[in-house]
Amino acid sequence: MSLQLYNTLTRKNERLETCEPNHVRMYTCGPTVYDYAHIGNFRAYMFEDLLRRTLKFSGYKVTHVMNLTDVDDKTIRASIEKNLSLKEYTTTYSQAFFEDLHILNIEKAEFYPAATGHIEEMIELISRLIEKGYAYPSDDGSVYFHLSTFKEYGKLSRIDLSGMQPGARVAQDEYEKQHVGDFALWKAWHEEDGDVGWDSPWGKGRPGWHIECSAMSMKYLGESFDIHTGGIDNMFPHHEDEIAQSEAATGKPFVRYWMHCSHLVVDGKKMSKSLGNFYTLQDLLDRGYTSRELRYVLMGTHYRQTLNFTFEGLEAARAALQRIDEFASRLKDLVHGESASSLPDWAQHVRSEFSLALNNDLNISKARAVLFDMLHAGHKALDEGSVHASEAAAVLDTIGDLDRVFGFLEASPDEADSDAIAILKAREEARKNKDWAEADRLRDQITRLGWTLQDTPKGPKLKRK
RNA sequence: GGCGCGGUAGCCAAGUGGUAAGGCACGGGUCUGCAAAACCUGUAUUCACCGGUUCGAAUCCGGUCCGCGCCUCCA
Repeated sequence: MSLQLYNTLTRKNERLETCEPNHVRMYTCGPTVYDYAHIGNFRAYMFEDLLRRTLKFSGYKVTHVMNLTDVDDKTIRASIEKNLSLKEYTTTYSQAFFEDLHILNIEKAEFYPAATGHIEEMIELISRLIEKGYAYPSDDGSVYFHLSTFKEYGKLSRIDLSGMQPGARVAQDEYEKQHVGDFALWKAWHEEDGDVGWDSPWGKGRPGWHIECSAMSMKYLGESFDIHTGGIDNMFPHHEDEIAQSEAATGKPFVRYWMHCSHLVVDGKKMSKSLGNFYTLQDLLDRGYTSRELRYVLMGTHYRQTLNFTFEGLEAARAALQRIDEFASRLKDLVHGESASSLPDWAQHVRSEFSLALNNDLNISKARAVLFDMLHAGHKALDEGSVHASEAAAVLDTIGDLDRVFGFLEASPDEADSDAIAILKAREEARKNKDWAEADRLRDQITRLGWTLQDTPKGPKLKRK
């Protein structure tokens, strides 16, 4: 079965058919680098990682572009407050962003264009829109997109424009546009912008938000490409505006498949600083959780389903991952350098079932169930002693295969702990003498050092708690 | 008000017409010096509620209640 993805544009699952055979070109709305990213942001980036990895797993070549918005109201305001140049200010957060992606084992995109590096392309695109009559400059030197000229506006979000009334927010708009729905392509320089501004045919100013995605996606992916993703909140107006600008300028369909992921909530509520349920990756690391555990949690729910983040869920992730590690560790103990042969019966269909689950609009829950079913059958076979070394090697290969998509199966090796090992030796001595009280006392000590001790037929084993 | 999503065991979560996956937690058992891990086993006669269609519905239709998101720059 081929890969089926839910397309927001049609509100249906559709079979993926790329512009170029076996090559997916995709664009993802990235962060505005004005602050550290929070786990809600990472939910979206994790979804995109899942998509990217699934595409590659299915054999596609992927060209993936994620933009960095490094100029907007927030970055300008904050940089001025901190007395830093815009560049200095945003660099801190873009670097932090990349570090977080790395820590979360999110694969790198092929391109990370920054808005400030593509002002020329945006000006060029805006000029094209003005020439074609889709945009107009206002008296103050801003440029707006003329909404009423783009008849298909609203086709993505299915919004009814007639219901859009000039409300309080619109009235506060400081810019001069002809119609309330018109959106800014170029914003004229204002005093609050400090030294941030670029020369343009319409005077000094800066690009609007939407235009950067159109300009940069076209530069790296062409005027029509396959997949565009983002958080569901970006659907309107951002993606709607992108479609309008791009299709008006080129006269071609912009994107084939639009994919949107739902939000993450914490304990059932929208994450907000005032509720005290706002977390960055670092916050969780500081509390002793691992990025791997967070990755597991963020991949716990279908991407179009609201994800309820809880610390209980993080604990459950830890336990589940331990079970996975236990299995891999048992297999590794068996292999002894033996090379992989055919898979045992119980692992025979894992890969195809896994693939089938993913093909159904990235059904990660089902994919995980496939993994755990294998774990269960495999543990049982290991208990019975019916697994050969070469089979164990083959199963490990399969796990490695699945991990190309999951990205959380591989455990970081437990580093040797000389204190724990010393106590372990003493305990073995006590056990030999059947001094159980002493042995138990020493085991408690090891436990306090953060290790779990398992006595196996082949001797004691230490595992990180 | 408009548009959209959802309500499945203590928690998380698949299943969208054929008789309730999976994970965590919990109870009993096997193994063990005791544990741990693993295995076996038990936990939803039922899928928010009320009607309807159907041989058959968690799944389709209508209604009700509840939760959430978006509605001009928040992933």
